[in-house]
Amino acid sequence: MTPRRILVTSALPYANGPIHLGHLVEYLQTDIWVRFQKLRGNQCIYVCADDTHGTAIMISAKKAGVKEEEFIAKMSEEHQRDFAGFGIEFDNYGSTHSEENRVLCHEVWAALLEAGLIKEKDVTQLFDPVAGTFLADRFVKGTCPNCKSPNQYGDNCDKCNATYSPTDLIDPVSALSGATPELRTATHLFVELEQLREFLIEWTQSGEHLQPEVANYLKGHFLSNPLRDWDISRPGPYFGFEIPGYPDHYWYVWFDAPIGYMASTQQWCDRHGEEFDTWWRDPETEIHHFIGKDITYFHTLFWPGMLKSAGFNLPTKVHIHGFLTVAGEKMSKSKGTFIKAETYLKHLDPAYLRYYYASKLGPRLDDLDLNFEEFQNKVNADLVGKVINIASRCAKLVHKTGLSATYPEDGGLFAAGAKLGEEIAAAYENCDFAKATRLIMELADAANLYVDTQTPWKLAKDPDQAQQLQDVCTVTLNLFRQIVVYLAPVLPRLAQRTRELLHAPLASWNESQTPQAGTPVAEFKHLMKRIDPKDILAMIDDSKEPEAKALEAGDKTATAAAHHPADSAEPLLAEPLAPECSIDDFAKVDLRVARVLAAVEVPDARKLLKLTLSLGGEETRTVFAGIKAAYQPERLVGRLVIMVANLAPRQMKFGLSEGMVTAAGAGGTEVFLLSPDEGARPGHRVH
RNA sequence: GGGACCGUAGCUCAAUGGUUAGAGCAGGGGACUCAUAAUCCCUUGGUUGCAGGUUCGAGUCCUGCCGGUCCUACCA
Repeated sequence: MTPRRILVTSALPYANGPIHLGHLVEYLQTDIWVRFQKLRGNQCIYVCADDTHGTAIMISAKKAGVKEEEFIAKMSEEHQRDFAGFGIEFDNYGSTHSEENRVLCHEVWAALLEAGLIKEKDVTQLFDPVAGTFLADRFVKGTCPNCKSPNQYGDNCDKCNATYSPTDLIDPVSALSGATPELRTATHLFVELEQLREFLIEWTQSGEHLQPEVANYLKGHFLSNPLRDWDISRPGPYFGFEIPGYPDHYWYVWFDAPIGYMASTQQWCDRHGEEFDTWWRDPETEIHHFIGKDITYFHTLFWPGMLKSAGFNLPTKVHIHGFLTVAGEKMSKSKGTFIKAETYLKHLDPAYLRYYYASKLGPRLDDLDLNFEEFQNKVNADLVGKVINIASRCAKLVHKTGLSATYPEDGGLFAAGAKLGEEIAAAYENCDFAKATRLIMELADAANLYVDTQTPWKLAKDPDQAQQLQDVCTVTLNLFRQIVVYLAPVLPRLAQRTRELLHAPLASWNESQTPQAGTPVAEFKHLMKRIDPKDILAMIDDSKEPEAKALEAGDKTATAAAHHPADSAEPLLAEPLAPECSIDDFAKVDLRVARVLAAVEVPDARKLLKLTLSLGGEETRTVFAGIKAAYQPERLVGRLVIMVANLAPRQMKFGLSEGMVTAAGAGGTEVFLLSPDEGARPGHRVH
């Protein structure tokens, strides 16, 4: 079979934050797949790059007080260090802020113009005169035009769920500078995707390039109606590439990011004397993108559209995976489950995570849960207890003699393992690593059973049985070697150590098909350590934010830490101070202490709890509060809260709300109700 | 509000429409003692989310509910 030529990419990590365990699902999945392809003898290169453009980078660089170029250079260095730490081996790691990328952006752009896909439209947006930049929706806050709730984001209100344009906000404030934004109109450039509709339907629905659920999703979600024009330009100032012929207009980050795949390939080609066109214009070449489900539509509609229009190869397959949850929930900084790659590596062997993810990754888009108990059990039981144990039981017994000169009779065990190889390979190819590892563990079980029935430890006591002992160990170590070949894409370091132990090349999948004999066996050293649960706990503790740690230390001791807490600046940055107001303004708001008499869930409401509040005596109020995600109703009953007692009643979908309870926090599960100190009684006014 | 996906043992997952729904881990019992408290054997555990339908036959296909995840929102 002639080797395939395969180009593989992972999504470009945004140069705005560190790599964490969520990112690693994708990079490990891709790395395993690439290593598998290489092991099979295919020509395969894995390219990636940092995604460096856009408003968020500008803001972060500003906050850090450095130039964008400096900021992204440091980030790229950290990313590459973390990836290397996990054994993720890129053939080239570039940056979207590279000359190669700029040149390719120009080329694609020219092709889109040529194809008549570009059109201009005026867009009116809020502009921050202090920061000197246009404001994306999430950078504008103000009062909801519908329900008058303050501090709502630019495009929708999480109090009343209304949607609107940021220009409709009452008293809008820039989240960047706190300034009042003004309306400005600028020309934007759009790609008329609708022109590519026929092609996109054919490409997405052919059944070859996408997982079936993704094809369905696109069909139901986008392709059944006219495709909206895609806004691919941003007026300056913007960190990115300027668009030729449009001074002070820049390509939107999602335009140049996927072109970064090509730019990174270009760099690889330059270093290896290869032709770029071999990889992006030769239809014999396969292109495989690995991405998360959140960026599906960029990679399955815009990107193929751009490639098609510019005459490049289309992706052979887009492999889409789900998200990582930790202990069944989204990663959380306060719970210590937002674990950075760097933190993990300080405490644990990367092989553990490579194997654990592999054992749970299927070909579909299901989310993957990291459960620490399972993580420990699985790694210790499968890798150390089953796989490593095979070598550990026999290697010492043949260190002096080496393997038998010819491979002995083994009852067909090795041949059966060799035969299973095709099934394992098919599972890898199909990204069903869970199946691959399951099959491999069957082989490990068979090998351990073989050792049990052959009792080499008994043979070792009888000098007359020396040949028999050597033969049993030769079989066992060959079964081990076969398993290590199959696991090599997942566990390259184990392969490396086994290479030294058995003097086996372990460079090709084919080695799983023929046994090895007559070779020396090195002194046995532990190939992998068991996971110590203490290390997991230390890693979690290390991942907690300082405030959360102080809280956990307990009420009595927390005060000591709380005197000088290392409070992060993040909350204030997320929501800058409101414009100054007078004491009279404040006096208009009548805040009262109230007791929660009843709290019930509202059927059908996603965020609301219905509260009955007492202001003392017979005076009660019904309030709908958006705190369902943060509080269990039964735990609220009886407690005191601070309510806005003179707020105009508001008719909501589920009934009349006669006030508002006060709470701090970002929303969602991050909601913290205010309550008075001991002694306050319902009806007391807050001054 | 719309859409996509998911729901199988305590947990993680299998099962081309075809025997009595299977593995691993965890739990219980035993064996072994070479091996990193590893391994091997036996074993407990299920109304396949619920209700209908199609079929000789449904975990699997269809419809409707319920629950979860994600994507989107004067769109789909």
